[in-house]
Amino acid sequence: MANIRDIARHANVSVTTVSRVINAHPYVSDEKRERVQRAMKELGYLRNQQALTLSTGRTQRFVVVLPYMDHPYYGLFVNGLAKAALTKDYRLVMWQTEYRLDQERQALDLLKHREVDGAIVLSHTMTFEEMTTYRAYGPIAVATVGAPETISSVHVDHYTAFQAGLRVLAEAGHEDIGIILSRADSPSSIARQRAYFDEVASARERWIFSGYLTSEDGKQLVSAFLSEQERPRALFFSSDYVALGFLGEAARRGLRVPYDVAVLGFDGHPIGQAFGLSTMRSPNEDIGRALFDATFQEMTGGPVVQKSLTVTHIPGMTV
Amino acid sequence: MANIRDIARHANVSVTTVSRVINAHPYVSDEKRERVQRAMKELGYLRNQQALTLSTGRTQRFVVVLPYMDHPYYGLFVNGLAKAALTKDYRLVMWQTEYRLDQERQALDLLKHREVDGAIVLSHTMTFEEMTTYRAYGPIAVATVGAPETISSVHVDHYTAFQAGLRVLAEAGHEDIGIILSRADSPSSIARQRAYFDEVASARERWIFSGYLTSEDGKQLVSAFLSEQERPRALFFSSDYVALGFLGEAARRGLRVPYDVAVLGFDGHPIGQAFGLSTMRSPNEDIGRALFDATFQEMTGGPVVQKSLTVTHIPGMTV
DNA sequence: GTACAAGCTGAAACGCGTTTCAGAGCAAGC
DNA sequence: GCTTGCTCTGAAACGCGTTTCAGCTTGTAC
Repeated sequence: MANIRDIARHANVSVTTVSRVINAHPYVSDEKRERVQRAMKELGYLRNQQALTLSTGRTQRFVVVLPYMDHPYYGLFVNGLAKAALTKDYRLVMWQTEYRLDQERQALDLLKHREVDGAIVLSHTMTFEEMTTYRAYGPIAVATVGAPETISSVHVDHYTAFQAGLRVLAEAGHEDIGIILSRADSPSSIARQRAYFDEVASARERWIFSGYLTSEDGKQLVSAFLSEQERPRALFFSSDYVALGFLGEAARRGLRVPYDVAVLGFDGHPIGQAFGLSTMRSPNEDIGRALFDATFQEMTGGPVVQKSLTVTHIPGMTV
Repeated sequence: MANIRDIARHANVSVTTVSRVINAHPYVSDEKRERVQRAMKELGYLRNQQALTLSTGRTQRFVVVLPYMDHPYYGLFVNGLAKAALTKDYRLVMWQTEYRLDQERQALDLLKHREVDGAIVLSHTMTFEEMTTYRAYGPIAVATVGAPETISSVHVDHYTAFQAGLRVLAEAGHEDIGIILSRADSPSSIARQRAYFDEVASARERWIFSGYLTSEDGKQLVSAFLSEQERPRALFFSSDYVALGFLGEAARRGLRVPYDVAVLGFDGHPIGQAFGLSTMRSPNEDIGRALFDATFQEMTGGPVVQKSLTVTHIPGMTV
């Protein structure tokens, strides 16, 4: 627990000199540098990160705000973030919100209290208007569309992405298409619904299945689907996990994919491949990486960045 | 950016009094308390967490060390950790190691530099001997077996757990059993191999498939399996994800489960259910919660805890 | 011989909240 | 009347690394 002053005393130099040695400042004579280094070794000096943080005002930490840490949908984002953070010697404080507004606020309060240098928000229920009030306390980057110009954003445009997916289904000859959403009122779900009505002639409210978030939900969907009078011939999911849950249960119930119903996933999680799931791959790892970089750069005076990435179709056997 | 001294000046009291108001200390007259509160409101005071941290010596943070943040196997652990952390107003700093020793060391160095109050290690390649050298800097809790008595541990005993799984297969009439491991030399894999040789009469080296970590690996395994001359009639996996990857590909290649080969998973991830996967459920969320509690309690002077939890069989259609 | 730059050094201030300690005022107990 | 104890208050020290600024020495340029 020796501190910098102990070292200074032991080496018979000033604390400034010790600090200079630690930070490899050139203006230290070889002799004193050596004395300091010896003292540090002898006393087992370890720099106190808390003091450093208070002194410099930089925490080397970002908070990552996301609804569920164990939802595989966020896995690739987080992976990209983690990799980027490592290269810049940054730490990630994970904050699980479960879509609760108070939790989102608590997470962004870390910014206010200087507990983190910036915030990366993967999904949120908070309005951008409210989010903007936190902007004065540090950079914020989101993975969603519609951010105001003060907030960095790297995302896929879910309207275009969904449009692309619907066209894949159309090209495969499907006209009667249903869509599966997570929360109906999230910005991305709203964009998806718009794309659905714009793109699909036979689109109808009854074929929008919303509230499906997990693979378990996907399993349940089979019953909901089978109980429909008029069924769509193809389903476009907004998560591979939900799609897989559906596939598994469908097989058990004798529903043949893609003959009875085609299935198109969304996100491109590796496990989809094992089951031959057709999907629209979203470059989530790239997004994670770019979100980190945006936040980092903005912190060092860089501009707000807003980037929109595109999805690509990964063919499988379910369409 | 007003600080406590600005408030004191504004309210015409000492900084001590301001601090007392902030911390709800009783010995403050109503009049001064009000003056201070008014000053805080007027100047928009926000407590600086960094200063608090330096002053109290407590960071309110634990580092969570795990190989891959996006590997679903760790999802439930992390979920349990996050929930417990929330109740104690603690933050989790996630550290992804990719099983690299230098990364594990860097993570535990946070402890040395007082950047976190404790460490929770979900998986590690570091020896317990080395880990013990970090113990002086704060509490450590691991999710693995074999920890020395200075290190808290909440885990499933993989020997017993694997034994239980092998008996499930035996009871279903399987004699020729193969096992699938992640890294062959990890402590849990070693325990699993021991259980395998102890429990299965026809056990053989060739039927130990190791190096299978992801669903993609599980998919690959089908080829490896099919190219065996003498094939086992049942496979016991050590991860549901790998098992699912196998199931998906097996179906595509016309390998019928469980007629041609039975499949038993391990961990109990929800998505397994959708595919009717038989599995041994590991109480990972409970473990996460308990690991947090152990670390927290130890920090406040509590004892080291070592707990072993058991797995339960979840029947499915693949055995 | 003078000026200016570069190398080296350390005292003091800074970031900011908490805690200790000393002291004043006042009421209750004997 | 005196002791004891509680309420209230603030100065100063503490946690600890960085940065600014002033000052000294030595070297180089003209």
